[in-house]
Amino acid sequence: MPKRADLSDTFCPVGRSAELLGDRAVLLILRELFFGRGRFEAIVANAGLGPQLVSARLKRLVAEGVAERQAYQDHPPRYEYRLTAKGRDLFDVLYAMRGWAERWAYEAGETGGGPAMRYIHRTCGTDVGTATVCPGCGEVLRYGALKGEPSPALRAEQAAKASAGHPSRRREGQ
Amino acid sequence: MPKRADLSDTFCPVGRSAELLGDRAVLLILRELFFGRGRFEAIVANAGLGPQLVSARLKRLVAEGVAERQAYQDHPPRYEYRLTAKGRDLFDVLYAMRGWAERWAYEAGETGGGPAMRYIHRTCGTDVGTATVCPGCGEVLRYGALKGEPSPALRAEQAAKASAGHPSRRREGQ
DNA sequence: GATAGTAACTATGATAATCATAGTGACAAG
DNA sequence: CTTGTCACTATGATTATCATAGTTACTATC
Repeated sequence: MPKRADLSDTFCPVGRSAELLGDRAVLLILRELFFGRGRFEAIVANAGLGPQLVSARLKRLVAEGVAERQAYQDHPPRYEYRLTAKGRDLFDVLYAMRGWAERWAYEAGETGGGPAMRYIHRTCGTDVGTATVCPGCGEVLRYGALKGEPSPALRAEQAAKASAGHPSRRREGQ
Repeated sequence: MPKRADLSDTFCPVGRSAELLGDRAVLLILRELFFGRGRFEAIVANAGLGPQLVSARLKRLVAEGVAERQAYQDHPPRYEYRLTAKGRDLFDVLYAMRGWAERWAYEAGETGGGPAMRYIHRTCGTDVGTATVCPGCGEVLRYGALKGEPSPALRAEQAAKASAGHPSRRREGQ
């Protein structure tokens, strides 16, 4: 693509965030970070993206102040990525995306009855469904107060992806 | 780009919506549709995208059931696009994006003091800021109950874009 | 009734982002 | 001293995107 018009100086707030969020890879990487998976290889495996793309997008996320790179050991220097406050504040966006998909993007029964990902309000134990306000206690939902529970099907899919990168980086094509 | 892995059959809801929403053009076109601008030329002008891209994305949005194409006159047949219920339900996502941008994406004073786009709760008249629940009456905010008011700067920007496409499709390069 | 305008697109070629695959450097473990 | 792990970078083929121009069909103006 030729250099597309930059939207980071529009006055429209949707335009500004579209510049960052209007990108499949960014969204998937953010998902991984919200899941607590900050290691490079884990992101590559779970997001299903090439390492080069992940590398480029992580740099962008760090440059934007949405994520930060932190060493978790020296001697082999190893880094992981985590969300900053600015990044954590994107939870509403991802949560809204998940809510929409749960309501519209699955065939009946495809998830085995319930949602693909359940969210439980920690403070009162209620399953919040896709609401923005807890149907049990009426509190406004926020990132820290929610516990995500993937359905069996989703859990299996994640496990398959995570292990696919392990066995000494298999070299059989296909 | 080579054919990237399709995510519409993942079990992860964020992955599924990322397949549609992880695209700058889709987000910008949705913004226009939420603004009530459904005419092709208006979308091209205001979103700042080429007609070919807009054409392709509108087809996708229609195919996904998010938008629909409706004739608003015959004899020259003319069509406009509008959101379906499934599309209108994406409001939460766009609203969350705007909220994040209002909080993080502007330099101090860049918008002239207030937010770039104000939202007023129709039922009680309160300026809701970037909240998901009305700070005035406590009601959960939804698309129909909100009235958007662009700031003077944003309004000027939109007017400039809308008129740029008019004068008989100017042909001076630049 | 010829010219100009409006609206919704489609056609074309240059440019650049993305993918799959392989490779690198630094260290640890067997 | 070979194998393994982790966080990346390098390469080349493929394809989406952009800018620009063209098409079709009808209306409005001169």
